[in-house]
Amino acid sequence: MNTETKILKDIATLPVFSDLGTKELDGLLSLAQVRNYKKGKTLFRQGEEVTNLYFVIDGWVKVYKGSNSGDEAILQICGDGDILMAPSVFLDIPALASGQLVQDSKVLSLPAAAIRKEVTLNGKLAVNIIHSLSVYSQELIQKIEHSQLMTAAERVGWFLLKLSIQQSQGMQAVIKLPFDKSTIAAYLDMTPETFSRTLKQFKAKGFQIKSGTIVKPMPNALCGFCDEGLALECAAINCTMKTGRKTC
Amino acid sequence: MNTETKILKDIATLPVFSDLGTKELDGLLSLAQVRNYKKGKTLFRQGEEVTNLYFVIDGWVKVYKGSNSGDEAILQICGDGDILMAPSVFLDIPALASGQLVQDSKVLSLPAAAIRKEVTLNGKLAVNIIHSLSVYSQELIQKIEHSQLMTAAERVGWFLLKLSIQQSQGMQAVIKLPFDKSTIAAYLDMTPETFSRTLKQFKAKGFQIKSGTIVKPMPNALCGFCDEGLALECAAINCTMKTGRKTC
DNA sequence: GGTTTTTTTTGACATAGGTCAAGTCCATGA
DNA sequence: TCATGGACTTGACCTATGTCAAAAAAAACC
Repeated sequence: MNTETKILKDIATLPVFSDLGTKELDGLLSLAQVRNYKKGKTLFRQGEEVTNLYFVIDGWVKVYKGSNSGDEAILQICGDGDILMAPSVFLDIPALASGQLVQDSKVLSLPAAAIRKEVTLNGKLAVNIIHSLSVYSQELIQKIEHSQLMTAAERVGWFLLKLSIQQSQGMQAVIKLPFDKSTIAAYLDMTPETFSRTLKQFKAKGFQIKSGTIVKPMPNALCGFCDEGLALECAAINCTMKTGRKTC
Repeated sequence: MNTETKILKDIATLPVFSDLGTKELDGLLSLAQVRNYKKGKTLFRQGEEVTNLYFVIDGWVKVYKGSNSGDEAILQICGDGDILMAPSVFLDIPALASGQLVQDSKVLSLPAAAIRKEVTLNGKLAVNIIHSLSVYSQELIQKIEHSQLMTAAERVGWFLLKLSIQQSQGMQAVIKLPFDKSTIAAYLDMTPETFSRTLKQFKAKGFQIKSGTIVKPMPNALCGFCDEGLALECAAINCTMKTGRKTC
């Protein structure tokens, strides 16, 4: 099996494509294009017509909105398996946000018109898309909640916990920051300065921070930052630690 | 035609139900229940099982998440025609947020299980739901953008402009606040004090503010707060005013 | 390997908006 | 009509986080 075929096979396991007929899936994926892009590459720009639905195969893509004054609000940073631009594709409207790689990444593109059409023909695909959009909405809700209810330190702690869960099946102590600190800071709605000072607070609590790597003093050191959204993932890896605030 | 029948007929014109077969629509709506509730009534609570999909027929319902420290983040305030709880219903998970009326309102409930089932059977309904979720995502994105990129005064200006557009087909000068100022403040992610002080700034610019009514000094006084999201609605009412920042 | 460039950290300082505590206004209801 | 309680406003003050500038550390490049 060549690499291209293997990748398409992996893609077929994504939730959006699950339980589709083989024929329909092959039809869709025959229109798909998989490409590698360099960090910094802009995939699409706010206001432009949306020609593709994108899937991150491997890497990280930030989705953000710029303001007239040059600031930007990062809506999400999509990782492996994430879908980009779904709302714009299905409403057939210009891109609501811009998308730019924050790491070298492998990205799949699917023509917007094709997927719009297929959704009207294939009920199972439509249901899968409803699920994806629902999950996406959940993430946006979480982001609103975080930016309104949590302090900078809480947002950083939550983010580190999320990384920690993603990166280890058993809550190991080492966390690797997947992209620039300034990008993380922007994602967490704070300046790089604030992010840096916040990490210093973690250092004071026993965390070791060296360049892009962070080592927790104890495996459960971040459990105090667990929330509703992460609880499921915590449970999935049999993380039974408790915290003052919540069961993690 | 009695009142109940008339309401159901209105409901049938909602985007989510458009272009459904009469039979399917009647089947769904036969399970629907329309009720009037008083301001302050809690429709559903964060963490509880979701038994219904709700539609606001007439009134206002705030959807919010509470924090452990008692603060709350308002995700949206749903008005006429808006759908509540869609992500939780379609993922079949506990409510992500709580819902409470901020004005006496008429609300339609549709059993969650029924709509989940119908979506798998009726492709057109599924596509409509995809649209609704996409629009919902857009609104959440806008909220994130606002809370990160705009000052308190800008958020208030934007909100007043939105009300102004909703309330007049031709940009009249009078704006009526549809619910408590403290609720508006929370929705705009600020304290009642800040909201009050911000309104005072508007007063200084010629706005007349008396209890829950605001009168603009000029019909286009708020156009500087127009953004991408409102531009469409502005255009729809033939608002051709220009601002320093954007065409409204 | 050393030099340049970019990213991150640190310090000093500024400020938007929050907090707390009185007031004042207004709606409701007797 | 007045009394009462809740909603709103105002003032004084506070604090988390932003801003700006410079140093330090990493990363990229020759």
